[in-house]
Amino acid sequence: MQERYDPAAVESQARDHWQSTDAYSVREDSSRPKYYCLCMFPYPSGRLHMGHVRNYTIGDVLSRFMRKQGYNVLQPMGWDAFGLPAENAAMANGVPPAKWTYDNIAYMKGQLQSLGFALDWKRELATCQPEYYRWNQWLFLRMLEKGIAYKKTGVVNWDPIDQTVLANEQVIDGRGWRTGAPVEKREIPMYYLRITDYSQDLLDSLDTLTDWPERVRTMQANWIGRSEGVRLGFPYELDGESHTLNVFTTRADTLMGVTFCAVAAEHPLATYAAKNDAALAAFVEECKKGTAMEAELAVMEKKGMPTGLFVTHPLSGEKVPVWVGNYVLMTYGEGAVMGVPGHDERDFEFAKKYGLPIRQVIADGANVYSTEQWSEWYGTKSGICINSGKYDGLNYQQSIEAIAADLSALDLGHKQVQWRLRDWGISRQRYWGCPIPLIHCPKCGDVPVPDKDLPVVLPEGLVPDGSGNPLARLPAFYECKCPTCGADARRETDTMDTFVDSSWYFARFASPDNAQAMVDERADYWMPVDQYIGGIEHAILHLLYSRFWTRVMNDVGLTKVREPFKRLLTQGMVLNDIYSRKGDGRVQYFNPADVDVQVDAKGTRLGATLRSDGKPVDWEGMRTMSKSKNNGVDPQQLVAEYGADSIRLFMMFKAPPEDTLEWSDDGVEGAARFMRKLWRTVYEHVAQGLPAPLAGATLTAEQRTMRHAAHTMLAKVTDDIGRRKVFNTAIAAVMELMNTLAKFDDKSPQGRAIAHETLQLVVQVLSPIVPHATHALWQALGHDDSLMDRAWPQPDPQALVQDEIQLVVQVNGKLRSHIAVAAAADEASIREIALADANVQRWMEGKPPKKVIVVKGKLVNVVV
RNA sequence: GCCGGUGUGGCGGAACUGGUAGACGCGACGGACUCAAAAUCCGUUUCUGGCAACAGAGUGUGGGUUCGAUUCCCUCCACCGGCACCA
Repeated sequence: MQERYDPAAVESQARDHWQSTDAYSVREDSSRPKYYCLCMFPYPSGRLHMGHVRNYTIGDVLSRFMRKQGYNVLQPMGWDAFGLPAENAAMANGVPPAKWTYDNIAYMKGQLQSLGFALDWKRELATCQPEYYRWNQWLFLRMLEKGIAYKKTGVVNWDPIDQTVLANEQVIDGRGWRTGAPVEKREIPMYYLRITDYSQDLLDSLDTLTDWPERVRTMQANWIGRSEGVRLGFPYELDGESHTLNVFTTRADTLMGVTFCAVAAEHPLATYAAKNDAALAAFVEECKKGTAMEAELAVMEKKGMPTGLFVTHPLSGEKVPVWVGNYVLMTYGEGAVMGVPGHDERDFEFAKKYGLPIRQVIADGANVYSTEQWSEWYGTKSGICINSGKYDGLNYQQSIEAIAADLSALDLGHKQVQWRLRDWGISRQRYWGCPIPLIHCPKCGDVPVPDKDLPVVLPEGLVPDGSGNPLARLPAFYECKCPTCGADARRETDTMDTFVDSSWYFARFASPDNAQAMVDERADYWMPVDQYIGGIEHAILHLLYSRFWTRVMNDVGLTKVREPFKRLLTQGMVLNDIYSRKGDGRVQYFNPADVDVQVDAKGTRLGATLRSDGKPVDWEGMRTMSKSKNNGVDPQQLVAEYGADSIRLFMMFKAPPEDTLEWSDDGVEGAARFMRKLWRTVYEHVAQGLPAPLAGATLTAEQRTMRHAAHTMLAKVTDDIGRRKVFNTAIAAVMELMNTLAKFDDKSPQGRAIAHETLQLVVQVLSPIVPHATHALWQALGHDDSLMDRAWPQPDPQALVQDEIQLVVQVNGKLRSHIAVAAAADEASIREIALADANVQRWMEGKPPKKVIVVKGKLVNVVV
């Protein structure tokens, strides 16, 4: 064994060993329980960022841990390879997206390997490969056959100068990112998937996902957004014909408080009214031009204009004015709402602004407020109806029932379930994506590409220029014959949303080499994913789409599972400091590695200076690492400097996996320091020769304490990693034990045997986290088997036994004393010892105890 | 705006099921070794008062439940994630 810890040598040696023994390859094996551990696959952006390193370290630790628990562990890796950044890079450098993507994949694969992740590379896939995306196309055709896929118009961001569709990301303050032109909304035909057919199933099944974080389930439930209410109609006459304006409401109890109705700019009634009203037409146009983003819509100033049209209140017969409101969404419900300013905040704001009447129709118990006291009764939900004619006195539930019944009798309404979830639009007017397999024939209409002609291969050499989709300008791609009639036809040039690619890759990892089928029976062995790990930012879209896609695959008989991910861990983001300096009207950002921080005598941050010029820079707090803020850290540089193990140890120790992790160079240095200390401790131990195993002789109190500490650590680490999935406390327990061992200065044969046992336990429990160094240390401790495949150790029950325990004694809830009692002591004797304690007596001041609470193994509280 | 989350020493965090607040690490301070530096080792480190023993306060704010609250309930504040074409 080398005296000095040399991570580079140790790590390449361990990697060579695993590679030569093919340690990462995995096959189906019905004799062992399977464990499928999957990390969200990366977008090949160029280099791994620290978020990836954190994600994959968590997955690797769990994979290696479960392998040592006897599971047949699958941990694959692939590339989410289609997407916008490749097109942006192409525009910037003139390199085709395909080349850029494949080059990035090659580099990043090397990075992943240098970090020592136990990945089965034989299953590697990239979503931009025709062998992969042909199955997107194949299943899309099945969805068309089943009516799950369909065509309708949808709204997109349109850049009028570049004549191109923009992603939300490309819209900055309402303007195109390249042209600066105000972005418009435009309606174009698109393909949609009927995820809404699965609303109830997707919602109900959330209850079965008991190993998902509660917050993710709540977010998904809110996103699906089931609400029970009443759909009702306001009748009106237009050009001598009878119509109804339909709205949905969850507050039918407030129906008698309606003082207006508001419709979306896209609503037919708005279109009709705008025909003869230039001002209204201008307003409708303005609304239509505005953002398509919900977040921006929600904070916009509420604006409206009257249409001059009136509808009839279905129950009171009153005339109700119809307004156009910029806050009404055409995509939710009916594109129209009833306005009850007395009991809805948004309606109230609107009514105040435009002088519409406000009417109270719900009262809070006995309190009846005047209109002037609106703030006191406004928004009341638990109350009874007032000013509502025959419904007066009814509560929330009763009034809704009564009103729904009356509307039903008039054929003007009924109770209905409304969903917030919308169908999934998958058409993208972009080049670097999976082609949608359709052909547009002037005679036959939209004709699916026959299965035998799949895949529709994306030509790889094109370089997009930012104006429109290059596929639409490539006759070799879009010119084709109609598969039905043979006439000249045009191939669809839209590609699929990249969320399609990532909605089923987890199933493909089970049978990545199958050219005949999307998945095969190997998926039945591996699916579902037992542990899925990825960023919380994917809590809704990716996870919901994957759940939907898995259901469709199940419905067409491809797989047996309906839920793809059994257990979910959402890891937090990796943050780093941001330093900037303002000058010449420009903000300049400096990498934290180039900045010196000044602190006071206590270590409080005083300021920071740039190392190169010594002048001050401003600290802007911590954010995720990004190019624009120049606060990135290159994993490769760190691996070269400290070795992969120290980086892995730092990431797992710094914060619990679900929390954000604040990057710190000092923290990495600390992890490296621990690795050196561990190495040195083992070196100094084995340098004196390997001790004989622990014999059955009686141990001293110190020796018993040492063994107790070692086996308590083992039990804690096993629980922390296995059950709680937290690693920082597991590592802390190991560090604590190492501190205890450093003070355990016992060179007797027994003492050395206990030190040996302790070090073996430390090396074994650390092996999932720092696999390279522990691989070498295990050999140094006298073993010739591969630590990676060695079963996880079990604590010795004998070592865990204690004769005497320390209890805390409180008087009136305040800590006043400590007592030592026999581990087996009963409540009465504990009470007696506690009351006899001098400190306790002093604080009782001679008063008799009113109550004595004894919590076994923890504390005694004396109440006087 | 809506939905979800977070808030504990100088800093990251620990306290898992209502039971010793601050484990473990970083930083800082003091010391040892060294010609010196690095590395390493030892000690101190929530705040206030006190030489000390010790006492008091303390987990974003304000309130509540309890023998006992970082933990449960309500209020408010600040920050972070998502909002359907970034992935």
